[in-house]
Amino acid sequence: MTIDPTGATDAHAASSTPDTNLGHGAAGARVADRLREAIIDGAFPPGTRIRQEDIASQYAASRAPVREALRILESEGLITRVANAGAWVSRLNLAECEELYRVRERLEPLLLSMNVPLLTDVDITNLSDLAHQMERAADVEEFLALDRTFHMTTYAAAETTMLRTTVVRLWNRTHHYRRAFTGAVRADDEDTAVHLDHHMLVAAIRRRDTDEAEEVLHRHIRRTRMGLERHPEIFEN
Amino acid sequence: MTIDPTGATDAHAASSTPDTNLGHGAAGARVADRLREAIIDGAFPPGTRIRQEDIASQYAASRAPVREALRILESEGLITRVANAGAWVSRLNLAECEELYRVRERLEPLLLSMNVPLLTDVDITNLSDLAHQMERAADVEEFLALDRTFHMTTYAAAETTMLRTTVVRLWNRTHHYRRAFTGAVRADDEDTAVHLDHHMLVAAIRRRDTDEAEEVLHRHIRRTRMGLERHPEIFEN
DNA sequence: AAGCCTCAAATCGGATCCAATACAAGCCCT
DNA sequence: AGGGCTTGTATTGGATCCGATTTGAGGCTT
Repeated sequence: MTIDPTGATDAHAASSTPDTNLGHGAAGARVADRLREAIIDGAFPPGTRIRQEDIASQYAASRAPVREALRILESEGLITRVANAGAWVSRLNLAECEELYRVRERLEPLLLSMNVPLLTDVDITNLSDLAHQMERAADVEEFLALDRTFHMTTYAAAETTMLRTTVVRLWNRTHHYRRAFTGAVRADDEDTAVHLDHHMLVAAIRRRDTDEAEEVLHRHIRRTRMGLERHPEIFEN
Repeated sequence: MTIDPTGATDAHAASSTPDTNLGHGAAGARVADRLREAIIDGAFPPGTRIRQEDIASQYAASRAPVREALRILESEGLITRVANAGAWVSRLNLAECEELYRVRERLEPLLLSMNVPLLTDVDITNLSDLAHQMERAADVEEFLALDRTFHMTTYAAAETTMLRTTVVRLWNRTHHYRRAFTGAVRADDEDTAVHLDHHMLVAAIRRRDTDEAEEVLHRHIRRTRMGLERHPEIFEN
């Protein structure tokens, strides 16, 4: 994995390449990477106020790179800034989250279709393993991590300038709500469909059936979107 | 028009709302707006080096807001920065441009579908007028402006958090190449299809036939993409 | 008692200053 | 004579300082 210089990727979520952000001229990106990871991991839930001075001292930097980091994360949609007032971790309402999911429904099948011909047999074996591990995942956090790795593996083969970056950012923006949703739904049987989808997806990829893979993924995402609509309480407060 | 606070829109192309960027705490956005417009208008073609000091003195600002502007435009994909080296107006090769067009093929029909039910009869009359004006457009620049207004009118009715912004940015990134392409093709008869598409689109919208509108738009964009593939010389140098 | 206004502290944005890096020209060496 | 290294200059990145704006608290008025 480790993909792209425009601000978001890695198996986990973040970083503009794992250790390019070390020398001079990268403090902003470094801070952005750490902050992004903290937000996605849930350390700063939506609505949290982000004060420049706090972040600066916490990450041993001056306010200048922190401000750069905030602008980076703003452009990724993870935080919301208002002039002379401050920055907050972005909060989504149900309609906004639905919009992001509708975009994902269109973009991810495209990205997948560009990858199906390029995935190796090793990749496919890994995907199959991941699909099985997910069924046995102990808790929500483990499931989310496996799910992310599964789909990102599915997207990692093709060279893209911006499509993969865009998709990763969509995942990042919705991660908090996916966590809440998964927690609310895990017991239900709507979650068995998720695993069926994953296995169907692996099978379609193995057969190099791009069209079916696209359709399965589209339905997969759409089902989650419709699940969200049945759990509006996630977006309350 | 005038739509959105996240970095790109307006009938023309730019601006985070027409004059919000005046007071304190908006110098960066103001510079970004002007620079974005200059790039789109062709004043700075792809590959042009952008020096912070130049922009600062040219726009009567200090280097700090210029750097913010550069980061904004980088996040929009309009310029490319490399640490300790500088910033250049982004250049696309054929493959990258194709990728952006494939993304547009998927996203714009979605955005359109959200707008078809909301467009007013006045909007539709305007669209019809624009479609006719385009057929009589005197030069490439006028055609491009009308085309942009036409499609943006088509997208302006629905409230979206990020989809419209995304689409506008895709337009901005490809504008230079659309200009070159239109110039190269205007005489050909592949350009009559463009006008037929526009009229079919207006008719479908008038009938509130969302599905047909989506299909027409999809083919419209795909045809341009395939046209680009026949003119690789646009991307040489 | 509730709402509005005033005032002050906290925080953000912008300008300037200094350090670090990259690019280029010139020199030396082979 | 050509290529690689070194040094110098231009440009960017980061830190600090200062001015502008917001917001919260307290008191006053109605």
